[in-house]
Amino acid sequence: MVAEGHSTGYAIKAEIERSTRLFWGASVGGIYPELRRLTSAGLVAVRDDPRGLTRRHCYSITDEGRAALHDWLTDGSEPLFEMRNEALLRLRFAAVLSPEDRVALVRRLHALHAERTRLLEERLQEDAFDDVYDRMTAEYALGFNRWAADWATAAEARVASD
Amino acid sequence: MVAEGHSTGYAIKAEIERSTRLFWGASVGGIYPELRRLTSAGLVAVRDDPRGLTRRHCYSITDEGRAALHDWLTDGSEPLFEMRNEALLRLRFAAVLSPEDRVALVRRLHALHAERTRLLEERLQEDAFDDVYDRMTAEYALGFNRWAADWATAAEARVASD
DNA sequence: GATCTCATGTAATTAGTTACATGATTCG
DNA sequence: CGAATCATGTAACTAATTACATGAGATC
Repeated sequence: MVAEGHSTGYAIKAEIERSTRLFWGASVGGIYPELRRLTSAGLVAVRDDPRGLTRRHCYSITDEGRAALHDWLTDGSEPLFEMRNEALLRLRFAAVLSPEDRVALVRRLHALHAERTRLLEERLQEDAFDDVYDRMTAEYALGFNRWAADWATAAEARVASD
Repeated sequence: MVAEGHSTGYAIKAEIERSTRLFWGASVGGIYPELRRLTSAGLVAVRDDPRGLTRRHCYSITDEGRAALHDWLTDGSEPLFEMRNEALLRLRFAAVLSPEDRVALVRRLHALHAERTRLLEERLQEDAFDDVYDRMTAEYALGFNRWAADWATAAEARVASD
């Protein structure tokens, strides 16, 4: 993100919320220490760039940093994939519930993905998306949430007929 | 899982790998301390049940534990949903890559989901699935991985035509 | 007799969140 | 002048993984 021109910790946090949150989140408490780690590793450079009396660290990528970014993007290692889906975990144990409670469980799963679908549709219509890959990953997120909402609709019918 | 009759830490770990890993994982290092926490909270009970000289703790759920399970399954709180998808995060930054490297990125995303699809198809054909909801969540995982593999196939064509 | 599975645990480490704390600038 | 936004940071905590360590029972 520094390579793209998001030059402050604050800006990076905002960009994560706007762009990658649904498939890779991070919180402020981790970003500032990480920028300092990257600095001491020589992958980014800092410059003090206060706005009036407000201190402000302006980060930019170094040649080494660009090389490291490229290495990460092209290395052959298995990319990490993890999902933590509490609604589905609950469904896994739904056998102990009454039919009504089971349906409620699936409805909540549906509501979650329907809401995210709505938000993403909005964003994809509004935004200009100067970056093709930013748009593409947003479309992935939309596609996934649509699929999951549909799955929940079908599951509701199955769960109700018990 | 204790409520279902998985009575040792070892058995619980095996059941997680078999059943919930793709949407909720856990590792041994966390399971044994958690069982002790649940015991001291009165939600499960332990009994020593050695096999020969091998010590063995046999856990069973208590009435309190059953009540807590029911509360968790029916409470109105927003269920946690988190995804950590490194392949997609890489794609998000694919603008700095050559067309060939971009295609390679999408192919790896495809390979990941295609492999998981294969594994799940196998499991769903073999297994008897005495629990309806265990099967249902496995079908969710299969459906998602199929969808993601298809998405990657479509994305590959888009990325290649640059 | 070797290897695999069953079985339990700890220690060290890593990752990450949440809450707190501060304060200037900008805009209406 | 008040509220929202920009901006940085720390401390405490929670969660979780990985690696290490051990050893018996079962199977081939």
